[in-house]
Amino acid sequence: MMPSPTRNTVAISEPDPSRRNNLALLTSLVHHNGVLSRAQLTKRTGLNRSTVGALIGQLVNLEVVYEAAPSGEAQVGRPSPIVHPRPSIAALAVNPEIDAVTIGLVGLGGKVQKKIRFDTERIPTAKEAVNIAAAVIEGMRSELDASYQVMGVGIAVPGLVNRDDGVVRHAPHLGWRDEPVARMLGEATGYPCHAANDASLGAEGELLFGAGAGQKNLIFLNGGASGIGGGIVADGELLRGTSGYAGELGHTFVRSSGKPCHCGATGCLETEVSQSSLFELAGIGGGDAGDLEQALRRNSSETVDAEVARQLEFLGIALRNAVNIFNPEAIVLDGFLGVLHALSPGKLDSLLRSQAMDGPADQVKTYRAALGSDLMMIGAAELAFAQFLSDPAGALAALPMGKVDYVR
Amino acid sequence: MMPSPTRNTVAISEPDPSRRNNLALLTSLVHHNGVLSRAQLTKRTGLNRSTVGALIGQLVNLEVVYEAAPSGEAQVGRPSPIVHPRPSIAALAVNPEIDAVTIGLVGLGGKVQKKIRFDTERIPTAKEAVNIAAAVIEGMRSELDASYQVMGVGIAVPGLVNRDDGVVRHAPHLGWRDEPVARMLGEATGYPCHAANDASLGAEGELLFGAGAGQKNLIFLNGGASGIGGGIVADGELLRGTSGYAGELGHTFVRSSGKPCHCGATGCLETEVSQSSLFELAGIGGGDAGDLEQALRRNSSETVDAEVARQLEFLGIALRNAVNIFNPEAIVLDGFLGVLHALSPGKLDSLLRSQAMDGPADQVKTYRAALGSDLMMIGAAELAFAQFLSDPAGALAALPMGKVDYVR
DNA sequence: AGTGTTTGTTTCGCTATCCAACATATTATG
DNA sequence: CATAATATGTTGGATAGCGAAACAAACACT
Repeated sequence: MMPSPTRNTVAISEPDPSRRNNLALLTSLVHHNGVLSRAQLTKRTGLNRSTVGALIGQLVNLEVVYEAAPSGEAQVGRPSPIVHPRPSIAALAVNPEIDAVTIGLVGLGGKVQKKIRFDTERIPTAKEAVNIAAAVIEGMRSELDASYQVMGVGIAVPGLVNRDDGVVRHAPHLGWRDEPVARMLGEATGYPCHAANDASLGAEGELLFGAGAGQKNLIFLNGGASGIGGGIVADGELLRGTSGYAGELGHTFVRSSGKPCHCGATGCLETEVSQSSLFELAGIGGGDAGDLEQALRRNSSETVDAEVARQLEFLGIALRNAVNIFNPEAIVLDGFLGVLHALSPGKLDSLLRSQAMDGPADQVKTYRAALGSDLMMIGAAELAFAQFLSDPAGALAALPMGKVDYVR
Repeated sequence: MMPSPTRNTVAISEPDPSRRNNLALLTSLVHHNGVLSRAQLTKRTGLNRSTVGALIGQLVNLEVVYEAAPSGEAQVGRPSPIVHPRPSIAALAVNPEIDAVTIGLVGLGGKVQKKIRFDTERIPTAKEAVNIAAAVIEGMRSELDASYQVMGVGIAVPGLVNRDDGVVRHAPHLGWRDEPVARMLGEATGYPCHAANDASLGAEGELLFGAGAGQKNLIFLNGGASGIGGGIVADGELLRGTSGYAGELGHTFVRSSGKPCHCGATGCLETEVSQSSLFELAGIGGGDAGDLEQALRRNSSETVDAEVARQLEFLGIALRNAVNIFNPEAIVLDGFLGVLHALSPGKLDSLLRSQAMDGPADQVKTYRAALGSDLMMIGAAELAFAQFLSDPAGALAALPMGKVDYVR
């Protein structure tokens, strides 16, 4: 037998890292900005016209994007074709909560194509949540196989999640501990699965597609039935920390001799500021942030105002800390924290101006989250898109024989 | 007149960004790790043997590094030459404080070559500090010109500094407001000058050369006469924020109805934890952290222990917040905070284990700063090295005719 | 209709990398 | 002490990817 003179490793030819980077750059730009002309892309990337042409050509071949006729906008010079992301490149999103598991399908470009909320009678266990998600995904299977290229599944969990291995370290409100949800759902569905903290993903979602679009430094706070979650984007990158647990702003110290928190400390923001008392004052048993806001505006009273003011006071303390530490451009509030902000507009901003330091607080603005109930889907999908966005060609080539129309 | 057919822009030929990146990568590795063999460099960079060979060759030509005989360590195979940073590539460091201005010269590799402390009778104004620094630098001029390639000057200021334009927004303890120190010193010396917050630079220094070496997520806190400064490194990058004001951990809220702070808020860490009461209890009027520690150990008493415990308690609150938010691997304490930590070893760690959340606090360890009085010099120099490290060849070519031994 | 402007397209050359073969310096082995 | 094994520096050639320039196309303006 003749030994092959030179061993042909893995792929036919790995692309240069430079090419990979540029493809990734273009793909991310199109994904996050939605619609850009080729001329705009050359300006944004700083690459040469001809290079962008070649790169876009490759992305068109890979069916990542398509070019459409120039927009009608009157401009001197030859019109530049518009580059659109193909929503058939998609990611699945899963968000377990205490009363439901929501499954979504999000296309490249960040549009939610499909969202299925599965209400549960009881708080789902990790196993139940995975089973529900797997079943719903199985139901969509034929459609997915026929019309989409699914890049993976992202799971947004309200709790501490180790992003590297997808293990839920502790989700107090779900009662989960050390659950390897990413592996579990991966085995159940066959898709690559990743998990992360819900608020961190929310921060990324609002940064890319919502109230924080175009910014670089953002603090996101979500208030829900299961407490207050936080996510922080610094210099365009989500803060992850050593194990991916970063961002727990809900457990900022805001009160001496405050109540004990389930986290083991006392005086946490989450124990002083919660939506249950607001629901009581509003006179409704439950509902979403919109319901709460309406009810509170209807039942306006001194008691309500006082409670809103009290909660904003504590929120202000946590936020001034965060502003001093991060010097952000934007603070984005979701859930009942967004309601608090909306009920007393300007209050938080004036608290920050008076209490935070001059420099760090200069430029900060407070926003209400813009993506509503789509946020978790978009954020979780971003997690699943991550690998694809960092190497589009490679990720598609590694796809389990989706549509391979070339001879090997 | 004949118009030149093709306009020759700037440099003779700009190198490919890829080459620039690789040169920068190698230079940073050698600078931060000090001594590495060529074989180690190929492994660390992932580049090809021959490529690293060519790159090192260029760096040797540029006199950025030199190769020395292989270390005596017995290894199978051909020995690999050791690559050393040339300390003649240097940066100047300036650190104004309330009672002195310190000027230093730091070589590539992070070794402090020279340090001159200029004591002042009064708190220096910005103008005075700049004059002092300029005069001292002028004194070293001939030596600098003869034996060094100075890449610039870094100024470490205890206060809010806009890193982009080098303007000190507010340095409360120095009494400075809106002082463009970088521009001022730049005009006085002719060197490119940059300024940043002292604690941020301290964080970078300890990360690269001190107690946090090799880590990716680190919180640095320095306690001095002018309060408590903080710097945060997340994912290997110093947190800067929108304007470079990030890191103000000294103004973390730690106490309800606490004393008012000069920053405008109440209950800040800096008002509850300060070194003045410790100096009183120690029975000495002043001195550095070492003096304080010795005196406190000599004068040990219940009163001292109680005060140390009280201060650690508040420090613990600020740190648990920070740990919950950042999920760091290391906390590095300098100045009197390092003394507090050393006097009651394990106290902070146990506070963190009990009060911070399980996940984020898992891996965190508390250290005392390792670089002592060199820290500010090293950190500030790093600021001045930054541009050189990101484009060694370009920075040297742009140097004002240092040693140009080729014909143009 | 002509002119100027902007942008896509094509061709070509250059740069930086990787690969493979060879050379070299050391330890291990008999 | 000689030979083998191993790791690494060195050299020459091949390739990929980008930028520059010249050309072509499509628009607005007059």
